[in-house]
Amino acid sequence: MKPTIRDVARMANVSISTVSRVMNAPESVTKDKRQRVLEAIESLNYHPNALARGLIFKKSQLLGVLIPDIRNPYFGEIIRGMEDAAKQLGYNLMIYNTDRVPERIISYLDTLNKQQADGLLFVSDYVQRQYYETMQACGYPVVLVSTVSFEYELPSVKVDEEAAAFEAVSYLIEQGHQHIGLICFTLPDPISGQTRHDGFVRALERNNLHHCASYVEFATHWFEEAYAATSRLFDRYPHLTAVFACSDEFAMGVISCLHDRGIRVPDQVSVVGFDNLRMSWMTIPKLTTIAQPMYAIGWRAVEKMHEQLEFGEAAVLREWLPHELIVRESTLPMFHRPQHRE
Amino acid sequence: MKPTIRDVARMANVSISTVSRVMNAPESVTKDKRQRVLEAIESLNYHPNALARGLIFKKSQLLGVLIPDIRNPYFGEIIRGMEDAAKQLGYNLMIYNTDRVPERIISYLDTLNKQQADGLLFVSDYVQRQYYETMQACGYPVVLVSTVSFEYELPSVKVDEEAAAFEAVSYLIEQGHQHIGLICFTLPDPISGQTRHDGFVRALERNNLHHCASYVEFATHWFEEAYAATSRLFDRYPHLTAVFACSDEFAMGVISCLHDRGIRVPDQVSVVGFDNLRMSWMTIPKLTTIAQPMYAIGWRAVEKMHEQLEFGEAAVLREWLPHELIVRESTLPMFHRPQHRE
DNA sequence: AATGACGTTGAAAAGGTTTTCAAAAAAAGA
DNA sequence: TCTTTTTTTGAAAACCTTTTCAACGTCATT
Repeated sequence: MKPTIRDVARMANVSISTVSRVMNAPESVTKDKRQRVLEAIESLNYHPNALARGLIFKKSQLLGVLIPDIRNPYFGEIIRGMEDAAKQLGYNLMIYNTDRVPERIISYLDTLNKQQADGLLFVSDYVQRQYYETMQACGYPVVLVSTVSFEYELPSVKVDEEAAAFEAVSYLIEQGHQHIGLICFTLPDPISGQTRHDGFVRALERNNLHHCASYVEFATHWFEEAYAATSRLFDRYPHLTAVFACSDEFAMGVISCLHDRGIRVPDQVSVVGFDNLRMSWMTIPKLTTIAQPMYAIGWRAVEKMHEQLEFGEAAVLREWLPHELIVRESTLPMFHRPQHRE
Repeated sequence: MKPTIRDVARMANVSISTVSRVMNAPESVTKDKRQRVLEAIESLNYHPNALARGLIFKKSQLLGVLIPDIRNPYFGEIIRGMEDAAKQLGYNLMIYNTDRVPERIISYLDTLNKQQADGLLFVSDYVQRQYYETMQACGYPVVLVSTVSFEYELPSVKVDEEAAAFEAVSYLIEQGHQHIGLICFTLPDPISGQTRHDGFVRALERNNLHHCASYVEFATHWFEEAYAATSRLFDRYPHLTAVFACSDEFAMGVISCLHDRGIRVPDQVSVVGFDNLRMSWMTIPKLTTIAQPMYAIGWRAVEKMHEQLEFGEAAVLREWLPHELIVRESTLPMFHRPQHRE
């Protein structure tokens, strides 16, 4: 049976109030008693019951994290940033996988409510009306992570994906590519699908490459789908010399498909990814990609939650963290490509 | 302000006991009252406070997970299995990254105690004396995940790594390889380092290939280290025709290093990995590897925890889940290798 | 009509902590 | 030495549930 504050009090021969004070306001207790209490705590290996404290303070120090799927390394990086910040600020992270399934999400939203979570970190999913209403009803503060809402006033931390996509495609164009394809998240996804598509189109238009606008195929999240999408893309447009893939996993799907078709990357086709997963520099060739500061996104999200919890609201509502184009081996300028090499 | 059971009672015009009964033993309440209570619950969006319930039942429904680093996709898979099982059994997972640093581990062990976690899932690290003692002192049940202890009687779920390594190396030998190297976790790691090394050596001895026993280099966890280790290995033994890498990440380091040295995989050197991460079939070439059932390991671990919580102890103490050799493209039989191809 | 059995209900205690308030002890002042 | 002020202390209430126990009302049996 776990020792309680009563056990400590009895052993130190003081009241429980005194024990509580020793832990929360040590100066208000005389030295000798404090000493006795400390010894008792030590020898009983006493730890105050967080449930009981939570009941009083109406704070559980628990933060709920709703994430599509922890198996995606992208989320692993974010979670790590969150957890390090959480440790520092005294929170604990409860992780839930949603697969972006509405029923799961609603169910977890209620779970958090029951568990008295102090706040919700909602990662990488579009905030539907129903979600928002449930969040409101539950009353805990929310931080949107790697997603954003313009319908609702929810604090968020993410990268400007439109700009990032624009930069990636612009880079390809600068390198002399005139026939650029896109392997895109499906457009119903307004956060990562639509925005990256927008950036792609804007870069095209800025450079009078309107003809590329139809060089697009869609996939949802997975390598296999990107592989299949690439297959469709090159069936239709075999003359493409570059592909912008909306994630590093997509990029690997692209490269894998191209490899199977006997097309060399980057000699014949350049590929740019998105995310800069650890894995992106383990591949052959190493991926040129848009780096997102995943760790920092997670860290900032927890800080932002802390701001809300401490001051009632976040200092900045929608926060944009910088991205960065990282050039590695999967891209080549048109004018440097080996000619007719077989 | 969150509604409490009192608010519900007031609205339904009954006592709080009745409300409680409606939730925990509905049949014991007359239909009309039950109806009124249910309506009140609904309209207030009332959820019972888990902190208060936890205080009474001495159960928080919280499980602590101590994991080296969630960024490692291997752990992502395990966590997902855990979380799905947790959802089904009514638990919530609190995740903590240890980096295998003793101070962090001890600190988290105490945190769990404070948070009243119902149990600890200790993932993939050696159980040191000090850890065990702290666990005992805290008094929560423990399940070892992808690790095991022979000093202490702690339930565990994992794969037989010695046998798995034996199988991987035996396969290489069957394929006609006579000069096989090993990129191994450092030996101070008794769980994944020593055992896989043992399996390697046993396969060698069984086949009279003792001369290979010195074809070993060590690395700790990361791609870069595996890359460097491979470099050292081939500096010393350029005649190797196969390498067994102790993880898929290692295997990618091996392949990357070999690639940079102009050595083709699998044409000139075969490589076998370990784990079967999702990533292992996204690479070029796709990895031949020992598959661990990560998802199942996580799932079983939570079930095992549940057994302990419900029945006082786990049905089976040390549980071994099956591994499987998956042959893909990174290995080739000696007699099929393209000769003198340049 | 009276008794007993049973089902339904509410008051109160318990769970482990913090905090308010009043009492006791110590220190300061006269 | 006796008051007054200040510091230190403990009892009790509060946080939100569940559960025991006793009381009440209903119904059936005699």
